[in-house]
Amino acid sequence: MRREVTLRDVAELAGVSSRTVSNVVNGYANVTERTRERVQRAVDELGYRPNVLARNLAQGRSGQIAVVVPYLDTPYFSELLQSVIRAARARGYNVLIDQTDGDPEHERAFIAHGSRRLLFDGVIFSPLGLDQQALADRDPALPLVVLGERTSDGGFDHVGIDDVTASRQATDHLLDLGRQRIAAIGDQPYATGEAAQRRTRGFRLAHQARGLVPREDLIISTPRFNRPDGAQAMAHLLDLAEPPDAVFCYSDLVALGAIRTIVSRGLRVPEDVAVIGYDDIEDGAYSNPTVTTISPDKEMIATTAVDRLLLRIASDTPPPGLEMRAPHKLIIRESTAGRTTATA
Amino acid sequence: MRREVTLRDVAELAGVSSRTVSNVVNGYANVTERTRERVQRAVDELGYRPNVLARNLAQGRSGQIAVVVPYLDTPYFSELLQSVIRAARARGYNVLIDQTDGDPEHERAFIAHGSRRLLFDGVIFSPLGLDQQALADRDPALPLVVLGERTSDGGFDHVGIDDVTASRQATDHLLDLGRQRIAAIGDQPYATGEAAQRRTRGFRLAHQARGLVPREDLIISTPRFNRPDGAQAMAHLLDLAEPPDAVFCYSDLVALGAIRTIVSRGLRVPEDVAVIGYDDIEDGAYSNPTVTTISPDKEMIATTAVDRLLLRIASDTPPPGLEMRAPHKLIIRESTAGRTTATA
DNA sequence: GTGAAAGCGCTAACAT
DNA sequence: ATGTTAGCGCTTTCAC
Repeated sequence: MRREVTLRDVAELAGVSSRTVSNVVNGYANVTERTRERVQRAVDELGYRPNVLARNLAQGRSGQIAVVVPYLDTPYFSELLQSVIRAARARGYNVLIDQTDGDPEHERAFIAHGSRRLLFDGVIFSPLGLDQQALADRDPALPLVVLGERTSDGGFDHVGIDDVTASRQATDHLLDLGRQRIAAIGDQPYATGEAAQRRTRGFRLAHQARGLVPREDLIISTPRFNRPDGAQAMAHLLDLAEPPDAVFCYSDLVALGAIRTIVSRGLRVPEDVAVIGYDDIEDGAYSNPTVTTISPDKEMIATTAVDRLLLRIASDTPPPGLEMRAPHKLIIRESTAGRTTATA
Repeated sequence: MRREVTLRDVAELAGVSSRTVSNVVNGYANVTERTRERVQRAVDELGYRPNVLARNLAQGRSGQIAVVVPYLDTPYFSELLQSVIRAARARGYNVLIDQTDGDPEHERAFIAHGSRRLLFDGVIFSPLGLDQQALADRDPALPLVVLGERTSDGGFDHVGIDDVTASRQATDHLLDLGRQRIAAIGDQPYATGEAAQRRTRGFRLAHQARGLVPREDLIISTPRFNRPDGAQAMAHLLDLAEPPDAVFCYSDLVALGAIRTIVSRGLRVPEDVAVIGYDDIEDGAYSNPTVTTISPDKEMIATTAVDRLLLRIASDTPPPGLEMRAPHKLIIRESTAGRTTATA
C-alpha cells in the first residue's frame, strides 16, 4: 500500500504546525480565518484523509459501538438493527454488528473484557436470555445497554417494552373474541427465560382478571422463538383431546409457524383457531392470513438505547442503571379478526 | 477509564524486553520455552490484554472487513450476512456491517476512498445496482468483492449465481406445468437493473426455446424486490383483461406479496395462479402456501467471497478480477405444485 | 492563535 | 533467542 498523506505533510505545505492542521480538520475554534483557509487548501491539494486508526489510538476510543444480537436473520432483530444503525450513524458512530448464535459462551465473551474490548466504546446487547454467569464476568468498565431482558444489576441500562402488560392485552383480545381455550406458545421456564416468563405472567393475569384459570396443558414451552418451534408446538396442541381455539404466540415467527400447521391440517384461521403474535415484523403484514400482533416501538427502543449508551460512554462517573420502557400497541389483523374486504 | 496494562508492564515484570513479550503474545517462533512460560505468567498475573487499536496502527491494518448491503432487514441479505460473518470470523476477521438504504450516494461513499477507509481492510459489496459513477470513483487500492451484480471492470471480483440459467429453469418449471400466460415481476429496464435484466433474459429464453413469445404486458417492472412491490404488481396483473395463470417473481418477497394479493382476491395458488420466487428465504418455506423458489447456495457465496477478499487483501500485487459462479437449485413447493399431504 | 514535543501501545527492522 | 529503538499518524499539554 502506498504511503498515505499525513497531517505533517499538510502542515509542511501550508507552512503551519501539525497542531494547527489538527485544529482545522477537527473544526476546533482557535484558528484564524486566514490560516484555516490556507490549511484547507493544502488538505484539498494533497487529498489528505485523517487516519482513523491513529486517531483512535491517540484518543483511546474507537468511535464504534457494538450491537450484539442472537440471530441476524430473525426479522425482529434485523428490523431493530436498522433503526439502531441509523440512530448511531446520525450521532457519528459506526456500528459493529455481531451475532452470538444464541451461544451463552459467545454472549459472555462479548461483554467480558476481552481482547476485542477496545474495538468498541460500548455495547448494545440483546441477549437470548440473561445468563447470570455472563453478567458476573462482565467488564464493569464497559458501557452497556441491554435490550429485552430485565435485570436488577445496577451497572447498566435496560430498554424494553412492558411485556406483562402487552401480553395481557394480547390475551384480553382473544378473550374478548369469546375464545374459550386459549393456548400460549413460547414459555421458557428456566433461568434465562425471564422475558418469556413475563409474557406467561401477562397471559395468566388476563385470565385471572376474569375469574378464569388457563389450562396448564395449553402452555407450551419452546427453546427458541422461530417458525419451526411454532409449527411443532401447534402440531402438539392440535393433537390434544381438546385443542385450543386461540393461541397467543410469543413471537410473530412462532405465530407464522403455528398458522402454517393449522392451515396444513385443513383448519381455518381465525375461524377454528385465532392466532396472535408478538414483535410486528413485516412478514406478519403480508402473510395469509395477516397476523395480529403486539407492536413494540422499535424506533424508540433503538434511539433510546443509542442515546443512553453514548451518554454512558461520555460520562466519567457512570450513571446508575436505568429501566426504560418503550411504548407498544396492539395491531389487529386477519389472524384474529378474519378477512375483511378484498385488498388491492 | 483506568490505565490499561501495557506490553511494557508485562516485560518489566517478566524481566524481558517488550519485543519478547510481543513475540509470545503473537505466538511467534523464536522464544525459549522457559521465557515463554515466564512471560505467560506475567501476562496472566497482570491480566494483560493487547490493545487492538495500537496493533492496528502499527500494522496498518484493522482486521475488519466491511459488508455493505442495501437493506439489513431483507431476509436474503440477513441470511447471507450470517454466513459471511461466520466465514470471516473463522478466519480471524471482524465484520463491519453497513446498509446503504439503497442510496447510490451512500454506496459510492463506501467504496470511494473516504475517511473511514482504514476502518476495514476490504469490502464485500452487495449493491442494489451497480452505479457506474460509483465504480469510477472507487478507491482502486481497496480490496473489493462484489456480490450479485456482474461487471466488466477488472479491478475486483464478483460472486453470484447464473441468473440467466436459473431464471430460465424457473420459467421452464411453470411452462412444464402447462401454464399458458406467464407473467414476470421484477424487471428493471434501466442502467442499474442489470441483475433484474438477466432474469428477464432467462424468462424470454425459456419461452423462445419452445417457440413461444412472452406477452410484453405481462412483464412488470418494480423499483425494489419487496412485498409491497409484489402485491401491487400482482394487483395490476389481475386487473388485466387476460390475467396470467402463473408468475415468475424476481424475489421471494415479491412472490409473497403477489400471493397475498391473489389470495385476498379470493383466487387460489397454484390452481388459479402458480407462483415461483427467487432467493429461498426461510419465510417461503413456512408461508401459506409455501413458495417454490430458486435457491442460491448462500453458504458457498459467502465463503467464496470472504476467501477471495482475504486473498486480495494479502496480495501485494492485486490479482485480476474474477467471475465466480455459485451453484443454485430449483426447490419445488406448494405455490406451484399444490398442497400435497398434511404436514406435521 | 500557533508551535514544539511527548505520548497513545504496539510492531518490526536492526543489532547482538 | 532476545534486546534496542524507531516509527505508525494522530491528539493534546504546555509554552509562547
